[in-house]
Amino acid sequence: MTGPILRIAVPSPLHQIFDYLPPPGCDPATLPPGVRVRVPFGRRRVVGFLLEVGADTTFDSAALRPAEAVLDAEPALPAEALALLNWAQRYYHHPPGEVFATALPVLLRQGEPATAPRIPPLWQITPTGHAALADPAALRRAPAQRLLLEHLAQCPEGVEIEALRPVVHASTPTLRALQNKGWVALIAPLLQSEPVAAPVSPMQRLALNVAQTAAIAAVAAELDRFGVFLLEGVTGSGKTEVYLRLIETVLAQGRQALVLTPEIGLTPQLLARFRERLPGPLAVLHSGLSDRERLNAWLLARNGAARVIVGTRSAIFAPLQTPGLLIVDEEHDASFKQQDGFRYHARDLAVVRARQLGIPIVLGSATPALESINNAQTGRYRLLQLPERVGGGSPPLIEILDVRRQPLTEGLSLPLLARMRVHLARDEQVLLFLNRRGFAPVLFCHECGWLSQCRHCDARMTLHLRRQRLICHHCGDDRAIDPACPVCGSVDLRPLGQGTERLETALRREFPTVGIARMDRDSTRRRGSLETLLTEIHNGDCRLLIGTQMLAKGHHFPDVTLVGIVDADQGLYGVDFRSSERMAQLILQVAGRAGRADKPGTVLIQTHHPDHPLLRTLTSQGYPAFAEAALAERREALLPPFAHQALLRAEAVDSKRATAFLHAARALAEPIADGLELLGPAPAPMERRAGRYRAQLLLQAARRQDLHRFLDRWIGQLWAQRPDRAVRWALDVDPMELY
DNA sequence: AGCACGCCGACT
DNA sequence: GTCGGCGTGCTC
Repeated sequence: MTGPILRIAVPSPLHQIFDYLPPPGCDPATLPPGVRVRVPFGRRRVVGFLLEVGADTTFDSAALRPAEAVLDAEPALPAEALALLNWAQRYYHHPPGEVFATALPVLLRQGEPATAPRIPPLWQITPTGHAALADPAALRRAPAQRLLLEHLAQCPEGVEIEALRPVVHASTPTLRALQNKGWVALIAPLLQSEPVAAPVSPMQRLALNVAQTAAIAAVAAELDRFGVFLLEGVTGSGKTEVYLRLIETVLAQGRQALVLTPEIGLTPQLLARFRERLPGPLAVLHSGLSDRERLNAWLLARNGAARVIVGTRSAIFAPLQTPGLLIVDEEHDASFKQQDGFRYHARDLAVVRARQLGIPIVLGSATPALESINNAQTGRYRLLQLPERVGGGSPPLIEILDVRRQPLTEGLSLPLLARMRVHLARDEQVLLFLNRRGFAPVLFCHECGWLSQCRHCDARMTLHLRRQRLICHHCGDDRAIDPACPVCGSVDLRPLGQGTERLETALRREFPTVGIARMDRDSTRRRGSLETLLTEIHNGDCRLLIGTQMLAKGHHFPDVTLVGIVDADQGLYGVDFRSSERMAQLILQVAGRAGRADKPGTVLIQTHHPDHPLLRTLTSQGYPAFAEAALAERREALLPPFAHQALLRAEAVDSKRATAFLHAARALAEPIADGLELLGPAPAPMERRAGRYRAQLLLQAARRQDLHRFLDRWIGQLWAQRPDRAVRWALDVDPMELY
């Protein structure tokens, strides 16, 4: 028996889609793919996603159940976004139900109707407000109100409240006060479905240098076809201005632009700049939103009210009405790769989406991923370079500090301390980078050698002195600091190694009169504390900055003239073949925080491996030379991007069961693994984590096509084998971390 | 993943 | 006697 059959992606971890009969009284011919459908699933009712209406089923047709209701009149996702998801599902071999669920905001996943989004109203200065501004006596005792009113006077079109927050800290009560005087008023926003010109005064648009002009021209000449542009520009070379000009061009055509940024890159400063320069509501998608806010921003993107969409990783799936341009800022950033569940890479998917749409995509970075550099060299990407810093200024000078056999005070060598004193004495700022939070990475017993081992992981618990806890950074387990050694009872327990907290304590002793700011996940946990810290840094209250990679991204500190990389060694010989690439990118990113035109910066790198060839190349010849050398090593070793990888990970409480699963998977693979290399099963670099044993099987192929042809067959077979339920397994295509 | 069924241990 | 432990099976 045949008839119209609905193929539904049901939210479940199953590697299959499910067939349903159309709901009673529904004409399936009118059903477009992409509508949400409520269906019975086992004993539950769930919200599924219609992928297609088929003519028949391979399932027992008598057992088919009818869907209950269709939840959307129009597809929840446009055809173009559906095409991307279909591609991503096949490429990453992830269960379809989960793939399609991740593309929808939580509220839509729960079956909520997709109503028209609320467009944020605009605040505008009134004629009486203008009059008040002309009177110097008015608002003399209310500087915040005056500031706000002056700002609004510059924006005749009106301003969203979100855009006023950076102007005046407590903008809501200030606006309220001005509104009560009748000097400002709320207006309904115009719906901008027509092409829009940027309402900016020429003053706000920075003058372009030759390289910026050329980069903009190159992309603008190809707005109607697919092309990948790798925009390589050192920090301060004006990448953001290039983005803004290109976005303006696209908006003038009545099209939308989607901008992806790393998690930490999505700062209030960046958003303020976008709001100031670009017309209409901005749709912002990041993890800090409530479900309701996220849905609203998503719907603004879908119906086209928002012309510009800025978001982190998952925004790559945002629905667009008239897409014209994709931008991925800091394209090398690891946060674009999802590290659990559906392990997609947003930058790679952005390239696919641009290709499907036939529009250009700009990948921007000061330190592009080796993959991207290789793509530029082979001609798949077009390289656009911004070699100069805007407003001149020389790049920071990078020096290697050999700390072998040197006395170290709390991890700092004497030459570094001496240089810090020089810069601090000149009233300049100094930044110390240490990618390890907490006081010390381990507590140990001087008597018997006991280490603060985590009960659930193959890792040591980090000492957090301020919070008086031992915390495992891998599973989050947390316990009181042992007063004495649990093995021998000695009270001579000592912290071993350096963390940012310890560095801060030591520096307060060393520089008692200097204000010190520490920026890491611990010191910025409280809402608003990051802003407070940034203010203290920018107004000069704090001149010594300590931080983890959080400090390397998004913020610029123009008065910093000295940067110290406290410990470069962890990155040089890391377990992962990508660790030197990441270290180089991090060093340059931190270096980029320092200096400006009139005050060039210096970067000092402390290391026990001053002759490390890649480190030498990086410091003496810069990133492009480093990348060249690193790529040569990769080519030699047949590692990505000269090979393509997939990693099958398995974990179980019982290590034997995880390994047994991988052995079975390997046995299945061997007869069909043409053109592939199988490595493993091997224990994960950190074998035990959160109480579970982890092992992995690495698959590698010289040709991507061979890998994917294999995966298509293998994952199906693996799934059909009904593997041990005690084993949690997942495939990671193009893994970024081999553990 | 949920959710139910099912078969064995310590409690109102 | 039953409440509930988690093994196993199923979801169109």
